[in-house]
Amino acid sequence: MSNGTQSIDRAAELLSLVVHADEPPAFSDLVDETGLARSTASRVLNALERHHLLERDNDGAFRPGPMFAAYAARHDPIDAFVRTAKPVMAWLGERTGETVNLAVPHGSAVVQVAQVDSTYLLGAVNWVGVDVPPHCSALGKVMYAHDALPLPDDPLERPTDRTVADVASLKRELARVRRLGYAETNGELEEGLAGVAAPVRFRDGQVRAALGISGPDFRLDESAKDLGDLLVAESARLSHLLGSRQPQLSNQATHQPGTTQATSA
Amino acid sequence: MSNGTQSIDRAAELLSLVVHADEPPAFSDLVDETGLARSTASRVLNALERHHLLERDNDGAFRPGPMFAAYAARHDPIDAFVRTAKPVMAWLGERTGETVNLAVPHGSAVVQVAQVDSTYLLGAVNWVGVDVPPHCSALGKVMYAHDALPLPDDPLERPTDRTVADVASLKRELARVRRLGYAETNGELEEGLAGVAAPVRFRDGQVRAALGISGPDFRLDESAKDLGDLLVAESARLSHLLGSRQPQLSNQATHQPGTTQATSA
DNA sequence: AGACGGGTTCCATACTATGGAACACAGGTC
DNA sequence: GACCTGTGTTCCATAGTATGGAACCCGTCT
Repeated sequence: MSNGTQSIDRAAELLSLVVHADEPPAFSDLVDETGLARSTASRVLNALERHHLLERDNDGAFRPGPMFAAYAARHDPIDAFVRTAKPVMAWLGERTGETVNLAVPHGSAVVQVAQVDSTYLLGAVNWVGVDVPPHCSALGKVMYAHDALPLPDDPLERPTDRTVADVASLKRELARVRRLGYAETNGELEEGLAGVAAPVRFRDGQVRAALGISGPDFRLDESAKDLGDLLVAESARLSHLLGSRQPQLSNQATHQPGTTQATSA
Repeated sequence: MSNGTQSIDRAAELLSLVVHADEPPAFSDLVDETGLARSTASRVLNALERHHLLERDNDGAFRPGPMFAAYAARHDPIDAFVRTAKPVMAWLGERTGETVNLAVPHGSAVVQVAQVDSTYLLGAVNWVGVDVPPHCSALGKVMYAHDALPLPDDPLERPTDRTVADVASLKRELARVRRLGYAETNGELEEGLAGVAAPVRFRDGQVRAALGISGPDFRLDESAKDLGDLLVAESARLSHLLGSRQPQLSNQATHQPGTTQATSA
């Protein structure tokens, strides 16, 4: 697989461990996890520190270095978020065949920031950038339910006659969303269009995004519960990738390998 | 200096070139800049790609990989910004001996996000988090002057009798700020307190932060022009670190080495 | 003092990275 | 079509670099 790059492989493995760690790992942690000789680890880590790829905090633990900060400072955080979310979305797309959406709150609106298209011919079209009333979309309901978006005022827009009619009813539904862990819409934005969405938590534990799928109600309805649970699990996984310590949902039956970009082979 | 880490040094040099580049460099660019053998560069770059430290875009050019995105997605962008700015601020602190401030706009207010303390006993105290009226501070004036902050309405707060009295006068001063490149305050916030500040541009070219120094007027007044020019130069350097392409101010007489964390030794 | 954990430095050795050359591939040019 | 030229990857014998065991250093606990 790799040829003539042993030392770089080792260095990259160490880097990866540090970058993806929840707590800055100590020298010994890294030695244990990699199985490297202490001398080798020391040499490599010092080289990485010399090159600003790592730095040691006051306790001597290793943290990502100035080079990562420099990257973060000159790149759009939304872009980084999307790139982190893409593998999860891609897998959801493969698994369900439906359109997958990722959205963040912006002011009092919801904006789609990424999408993976349906593999069906009949599927939700590309929504990125399109403005929809949050109370008509599963993504928006998730945001409302977790205080990622301020609740709207009462004359609610009603694009269809299934749209939730007033803030009082909306609040009742939001309670259900919190209880189930996911939100649904069914023909509330457009005749025949259904959606399911779950919250994404950032490092601080706050819900700052929602991950959802959408498609025709006849396909989504029958498996709404399964899709909801699937989304909850995958959102939790994404949250974890973003550093949230929310208890990772336990064991998902079919958990795919190779999607998390962690400790390399 | 380095022992037994030749290949890691080379890998890190390549990484650094890619991360700090303005445009994603092509394979040949990297070969030329590093002077490595093409075979070696190829091997190393492929290893870095395999480990998600780099990725190749559609043109085959190299960009920072998912590992950088993962870091950026799980860290506060402000924090990354501050960490990038710290070396510049530290040098300004050493050079001038005065308190150095870094601020960003937040709503219609200015918040200090980092500070390096004066080496004098009499100096500005720590302002991080403290709210001051923008029109009384050099940092705020810089923001107003470059549309980083919406102009205030007319009954302006007047903490001292030297405070600029109304929006009309403020506008006149802002024109001067744009012309000079830096802003000053002199006893406008507090008797005897003076400050100088210059704009920091982000990758998109917008002013989104200000870098300033503050201290007693008797020390700052006499060298205001020099300090202003110094700040303009250093702010430009910081802007450049953040990826702004604004023409870097040409040759600053005493330019220190070792502060930019670029292409390692 | 003595023992221990955590980390760095040393050094002979073995194995890994190296780079020149050959190769592969994609455009250009005639 | 034949022939370059530019880009990048693969091969392989060799040199030289990374390796890891052991010695060492240092702070802390007993």
